Amino acid sequence: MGHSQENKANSRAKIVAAAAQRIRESGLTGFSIADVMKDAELTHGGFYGHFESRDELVAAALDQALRESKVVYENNLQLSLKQIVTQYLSRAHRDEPIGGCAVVALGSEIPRSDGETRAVMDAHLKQYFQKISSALGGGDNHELAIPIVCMMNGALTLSRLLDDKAWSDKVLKEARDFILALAAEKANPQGKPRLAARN
Amino acid sequence: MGHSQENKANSRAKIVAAAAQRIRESGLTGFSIADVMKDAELTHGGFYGHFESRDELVAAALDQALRESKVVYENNLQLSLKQIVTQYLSRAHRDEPIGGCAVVALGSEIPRSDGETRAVMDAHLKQYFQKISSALGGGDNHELAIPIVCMMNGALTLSRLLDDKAWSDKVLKEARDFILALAAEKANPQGKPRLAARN
DNA sequence: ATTATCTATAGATCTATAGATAATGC
DNA sequence: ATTATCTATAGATCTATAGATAATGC
Repeated sequence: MGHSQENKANSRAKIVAAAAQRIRESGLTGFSIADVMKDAELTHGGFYGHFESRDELVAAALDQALRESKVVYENNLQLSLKQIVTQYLSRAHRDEPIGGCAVVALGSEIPRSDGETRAVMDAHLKQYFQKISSALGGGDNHELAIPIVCMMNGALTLSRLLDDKAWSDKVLKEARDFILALAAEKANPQGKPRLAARN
Repeated sequence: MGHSQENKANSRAKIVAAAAQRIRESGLTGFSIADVMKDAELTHGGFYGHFESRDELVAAALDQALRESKVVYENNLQLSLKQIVTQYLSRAHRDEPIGGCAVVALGSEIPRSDGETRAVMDAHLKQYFQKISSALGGGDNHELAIPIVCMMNGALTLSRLLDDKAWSDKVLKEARDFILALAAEKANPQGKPRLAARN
């Protein structure tokens, strides 16, 4: 008890990091402030020295979680579309939501959250579209980036909704194969076979 | 007060119908039993004459919500893929989650819910894949149905996550255009232009 | 003296239950 | 007599606050 200002910044970072995990594990409402403070090794009451309200923490935690995903891809700047898709649509990612994509972990809850939280998501999402666009060597109209990002989001979401592992694995595989075939067709427009010839 | 057995079945149906709306509006945890009973024009305490627990209601409500979507498509059995996609990826659907697709409204929450609720989702999802497969005239391997269902789910989810309406509209449009171009290519394999030639 | 954190708790909410009430159906 | 529903509440939980405590920094 009794602590320096430097410690305070550190404490705040620990609280946000703990919450960034909790929201992906338990959703926006599935944990209490006491839970997060315990994770951060602080006491419940200390929370309000760092945040004005629970909502303010949730917005900060979402921002943190979305930044974490971005760092993964930026630290490996040379990552090809193939590598991104293979990691994103893997069983490991499906089975480990805590360190994974917050857009999928919270996609259906965020629209019901407060304005600050929604604004954080909005800003990050636009950046993701830009990133995939440039990974595709595309320009600014995102005609291909948007459908691919949608398919990646939907495939991971649906794979987590299917208790039946055989089906869940199949969803990941078919979405991966489709996106990679699409990229191959773009690279070599004269080649065969055509995407739409799939069953 | 004091009521017939016929009324009881009716009351249960009203409770489930109210909950089927509430879960899509407020999520699995964003309402109380008292809220639902008020919607159903009954009192809070009467709830436990119909269900053993809140979780049991949630499972029944999800089943009801998923059945409702199914009825929409089955009542219009002649609905083409184009019609399905156009309705599903519309601004009207994006802006009205209450009567809309429960998979999108609850996609990120269900994996954290109890076993019975997850089983209800699993069973319905498999049926959806089958349905889209046959609408595509495909067989049983779902190579095309799965990517399309994923893209539809992701596009509606992301359109609801984008506060910026211009971007949100764009996501709906690009996903629609992509799926329809894919269907057109499948119908006429020799035609131009190729999907992958998009930017 | 200031301040970061701690202990303790008020006030609001929510699930589930207990016992009362009034219409149904033998 | 049975039963569907109602009223009232116990017990658990959660957010936010009030006041105490102990290390920091002038």
